[in-house]
Amino acid sequence: MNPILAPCSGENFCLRQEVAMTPHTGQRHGGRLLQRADAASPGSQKPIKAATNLQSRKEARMSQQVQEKYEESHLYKIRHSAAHVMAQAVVELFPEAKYTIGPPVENGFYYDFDLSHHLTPEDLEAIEKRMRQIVQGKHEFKKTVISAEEAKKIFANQPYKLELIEGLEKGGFDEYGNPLDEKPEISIYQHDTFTDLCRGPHVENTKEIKQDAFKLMSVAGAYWRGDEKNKMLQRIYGTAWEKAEDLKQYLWKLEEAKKRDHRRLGKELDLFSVSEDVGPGLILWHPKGAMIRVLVEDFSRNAHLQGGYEWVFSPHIGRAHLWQTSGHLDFYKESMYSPMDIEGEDYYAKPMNCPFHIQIFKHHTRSYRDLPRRYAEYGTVYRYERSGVLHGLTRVRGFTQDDAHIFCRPDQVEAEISRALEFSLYVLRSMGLTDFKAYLSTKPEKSVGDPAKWEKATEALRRAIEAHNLPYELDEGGGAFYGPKIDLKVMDALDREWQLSTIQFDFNLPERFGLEYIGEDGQAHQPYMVHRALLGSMERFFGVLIEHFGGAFPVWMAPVQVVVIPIADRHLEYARAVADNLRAAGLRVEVDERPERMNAKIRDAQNQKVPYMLVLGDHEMNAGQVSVRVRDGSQQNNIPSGEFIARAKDRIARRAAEL
RNA sequence: GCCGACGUAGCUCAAUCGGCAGAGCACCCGCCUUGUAAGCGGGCGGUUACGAGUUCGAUUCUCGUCGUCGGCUCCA
Repeated sequence: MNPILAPCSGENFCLRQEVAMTPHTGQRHGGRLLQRADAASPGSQKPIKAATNLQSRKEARMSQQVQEKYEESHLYKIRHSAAHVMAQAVVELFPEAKYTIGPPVENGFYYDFDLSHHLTPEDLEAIEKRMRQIVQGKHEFKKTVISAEEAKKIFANQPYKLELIEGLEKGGFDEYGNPLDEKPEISIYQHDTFTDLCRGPHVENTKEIKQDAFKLMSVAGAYWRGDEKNKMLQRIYGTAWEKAEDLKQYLWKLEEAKKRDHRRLGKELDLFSVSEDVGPGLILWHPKGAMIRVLVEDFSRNAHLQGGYEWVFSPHIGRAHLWQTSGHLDFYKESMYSPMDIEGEDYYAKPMNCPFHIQIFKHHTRSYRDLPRRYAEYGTVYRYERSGVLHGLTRVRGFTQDDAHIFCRPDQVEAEISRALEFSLYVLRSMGLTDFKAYLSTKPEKSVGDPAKWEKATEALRRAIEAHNLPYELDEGGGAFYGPKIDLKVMDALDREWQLSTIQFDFNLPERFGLEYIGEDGQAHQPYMVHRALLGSMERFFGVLIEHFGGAFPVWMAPVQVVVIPIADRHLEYARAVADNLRAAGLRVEVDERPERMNAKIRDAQNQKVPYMLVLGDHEMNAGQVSVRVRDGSQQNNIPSGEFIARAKDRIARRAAEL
C-alpha cells in the first residue's frame, strides 16, 4: 500500500461533523482508489479546503505528516517537474491559457488551466508530444527567491498567480489555501521558456523526466481552489514514473482494474442492472446477483442470531414527526426525498433505520436487566445523491444497510464494542476478506454528551482495536459530534481500500428520543447507544465482492456452482441424472443442453466463471463417473460423482477460496 | 449540481461530405454428434435515448430533456 494513500483516510471520516447524525456506511467513497487515483491525492482536494476549525486543521496536519515522505521522494520531484513541463507545453500551444496550480498526486500529477478552448484528446496528444521534446532538451530547473513586487511583475498576465501571490503576501495560506505557520518566502522556478510561482522541489533538469515514463491521461473540469462557487477550470491529469517499466506496470494495473470493474462484470455475468426507466442509482438485482446476496444475507443473519442479536423489521416510510425528533429534518433534509402526503400528514422515505429501532426499544419500560438489546435489520434506505456522483453499486440512491443498534448500560460498553468488532471481523473474514485497517476517531471540539462518557467510550473503542491486534490510525478530533467511532477498511485483491464497517457511539439520539432504562437504584438512566454496520450497504458490498474476486466467486458464493456438459445428445439423459444427484446434495447446477460443441460450452462456462464443469461422454456414462474441469483450468478424470460432491461440499462448508 | 465526452439491434462496435442503418456475438431454425476456451448454414432483431428545429432529405447540423462515463463539488 502506498503510504500516500493514507492522507485520504481523513476525508472518509465525517467531513461535516457539525451536521452528522448517525452512521452512514456504505455511501462513502473510498473504493476505486485505483481508478480515481486523484481522489487519494496528497495536496489536492482536501488540503485545498481552508481549515476552518481545529478538526480540519488536524486532518490537514495528519495528511501533511504522511505526505512528507512522498514529498521528499525523487518521484515526487519528477511529477512536480512534469507538471511544469506540461504547463509549458500548454502555454506554448495555447498562449491565452492562464495557468493556476499543478501539484503531484498519487500516481502522477495534474495542472489546472483557465482556457476557453475545450481541450480534446487530440490536444492532449499534441501537448504530450511537445512535452517529450522539452524533456529531451535537458533544461535546468532554476529556483529564485524574489519579492512579492517582483513576482507580481512577472505574473502580471496571470491572474491566478497574482491571487496566490497575494495569499502568500498575507502570509496566511499556501497555494492550496492551507494556513501556514510562518510567512513563506516567494520563489519561482524556471526551466527552458517557462516560469512558475513555486516552492519546489524539482529535479535538476528536464531530462530526469524520462520521455517514455510519463503519459497524459485525461482532461476534466475542476473548480478553482476546489470551491464550487469558483470558476470551473480544465484539469489535465498525467502520470509519471521513474522509468518506462514503472509506467507500463501502472498502466497494466489500470487495465486489470478495468477488467474487474463491477459495472462491467455485473453486465457480463448478468448480476445486476440499473434501468433508465426505474431511475438512476436504483439497483435491480438479477437472479444470479440476488443469489449471491441471499447467500451473504443468510450467512450474516444466522451469524447475528447466534451472536446475540435480535432480528427486527421496520417500514420504509415514517411520519415527519419522527424525523423532526431525530433531527434529520434539521440537519439532513437536503439528502432526504420530498415528503408524500398521506391523509394530510407528511411522510418521508427513510434515510436511516435508527429512529425505528429506537421506537422498538421505547415500546417497553426497560430494566437494567434487559440490557443490552441488540436490534439488527437489513434496512433499505433512500438518500438523495446529486446526479454527478452516482457510480455503479458503490454510490446509489437506494440501498440496504446491514444495520444494528445496540442499547446498553455504561458498564457494558466495553464488552459490547469488543464484541461488535470481533463479530465484524468474523463476518468479513467469512466473506473472503483478510486485510483490515482500523481508524479510531475521537472527540471533536463541538460535541454533545458529557466528556466523561466520551472518554469512556473512546477508551473502550481503543482497547477493542488493540485487543484485536489491528493496525490502526488515530484521527484525533475526527469523531462525529454525537460520538466516537471505529471505521474498518478492507484491502481488496488489488490493494485498494474500501471502507465497510463502522461502529459508532451516539450520545445524541438517546437524548433526543428520551431513551431510558430503570437501574438497580430504581431511577431512570440514559442508555448508551451504538450504531454499527458491518458490510455497510449490500449494494456497495456486492460491488466490492465483485471487484475483489474479479467475478470468480468462491464456491459457496457462486450463483452457479456446477455446469454439466454433455458431449453428445446421447449423454443428455446421464447428464440430467448427474445434475439431479448434485441438486439433491444441495449444489446449484445447470445442464448445458444447447446443441453446441463441447468446446463452446466449456468456453461459455469458463467465461461465466463457474467453479466446476462436469464433462460427460461415453466414458463417464459407462463408468458412472464424471470428469471435472475446474475453473482454474485443471482437470481430473474418472471421478465417482460422490467423490466430486464431497469435494464441493467440503469447499462450501468451509467457505474456502480453493476450488 | 458543475465541466467535458458520449448515447446506433439484448451485448461489443461500424456507417465517407447530410443521401435506402451494417458486422460479430447472443437469440431462433436447420445440419453436424462432438473429449477440455468459439463447428457450419439460414433467419429474427432498429421510431439511431427522447422531444423540437434547420433541410428536398438528419444517425450525421442546432437547441432542449433524460441517461452513461471521466473528473470537480458533495457524501450526514
